[in-house]
Amino acid sequence: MSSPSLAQFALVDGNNFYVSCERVFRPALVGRPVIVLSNNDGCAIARSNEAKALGIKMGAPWFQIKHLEADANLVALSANFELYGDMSDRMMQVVGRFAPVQEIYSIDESFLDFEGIRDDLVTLGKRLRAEVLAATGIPTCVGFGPTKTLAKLANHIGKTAERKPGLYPADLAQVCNLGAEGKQGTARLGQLFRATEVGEVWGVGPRISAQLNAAGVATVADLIKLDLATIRKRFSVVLERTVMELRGTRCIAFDDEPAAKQQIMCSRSFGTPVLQLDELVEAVTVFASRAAEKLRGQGSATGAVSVFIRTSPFRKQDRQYSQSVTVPLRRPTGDTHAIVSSAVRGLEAIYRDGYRYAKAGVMLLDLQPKDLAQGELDLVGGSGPDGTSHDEGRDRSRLMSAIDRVNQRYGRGSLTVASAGTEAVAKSWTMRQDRRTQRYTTSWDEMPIARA
DNA sequence: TCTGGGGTCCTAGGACCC
DNA sequence: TCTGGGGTCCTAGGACCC
Repeated sequence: MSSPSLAQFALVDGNNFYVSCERVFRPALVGRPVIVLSNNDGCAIARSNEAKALGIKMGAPWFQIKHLEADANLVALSANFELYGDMSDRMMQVVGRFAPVQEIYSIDESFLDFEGIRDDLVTLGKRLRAEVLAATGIPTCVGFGPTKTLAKLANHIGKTAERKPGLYPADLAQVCNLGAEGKQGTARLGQLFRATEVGEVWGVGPRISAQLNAAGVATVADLIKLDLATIRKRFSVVLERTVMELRGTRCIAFDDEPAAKQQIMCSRSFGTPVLQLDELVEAVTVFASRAAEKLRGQGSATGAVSVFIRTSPFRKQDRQYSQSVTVPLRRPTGDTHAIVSSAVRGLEAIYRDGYRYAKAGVMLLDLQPKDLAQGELDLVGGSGPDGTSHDEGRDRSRLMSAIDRVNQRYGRGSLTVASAGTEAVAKSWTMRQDRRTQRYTTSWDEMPIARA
């Protein structure tokens, strides 16, 4: 451990977040094995502790575990991202009140920086948990450490101590401060490190984990003993940084103002295979429109549109095809029409007859601030390179803002470009969501009703 | 029949230049 | 028979995250 005076970071995250969101509005699910499924009800992306205890793995295909519905009282729900996003906003607000700065790292996790805070951190962490629970109904765990990687590890220990009694000391459940463990001498810290497999460390995935194991490195205690230069040579600078962080040296900066995204993607697997070009055009139009909305949402313009289509790699009996193409734009734009038409042109170039397409997507690349894109000089009599006058350009930009406002107010897809197809026609490519719960917090029609 | 979606960073290798 | 070397930029692919 490094100097004991080093301020601490915290990582706060919602336990089994999506499942917990569902349980807030359906308390009968508490205590039961519950999972939330990915889009298309494809595989498990969140699991309650009871579901984990049944042996359901992250990403387990639904059709392989479906029998547990009958055999083990399992409840499976379609993902309700509108609900989770809104619950996340509420949770983040409460968490953010506990420290001067907060970095929202994912939908259910944020880092806090406790620089300059003298309070006892474990006490603070317990109060934080209680307030989040009272305000949102979401149970959380809090991990403290002098580096982000150690805060993540502390959080993992907190969660695991609660879920699997015996592996870690019970007093570390829910709120765990590895900084304090370090100060009390290395004995208990070493014990924690010996009890933790390398694969649990933030930044060590399945590949590296397997390679480390093969080299006889099984636990965090083994990992931090390795020589840094050797790690860099045999693995990567990424793993080297991770090991330094585990030893207490900060390598990963705290980032409370996330930068604009460098690329924006919208892609979906289809509900059923798609064979015809015109259906793919419809899907790609919707994906490109959605990507364009996200683009304008962060105030960017895109310089290139990439589109891809592919068959299902899981269907070994099918002929496989996977192709993508990047279409550069004549000038950076945030205009839905320009983005859609480029995506469709790209699609037409890579489409091949006779395949069962399972997925398509649109990616926006070469992003830059919108203002930069508008700063083009008008030297040739009021007409841009694509033939639109600058007045027209302004009009289109206002049209885009208007479309975004309407869709924000009345729901996604209220206003679309014509090739997106109409709602009335059943589309084979739209995703299946047979088990979605209500949008309790974001749709007037779906609010929970309290009965006397 | 049925296997998610959306990101980041790093590295290696090729193209190109002088 | 000889067949440079070093720099930069770009892209594809791999690894990771949630």
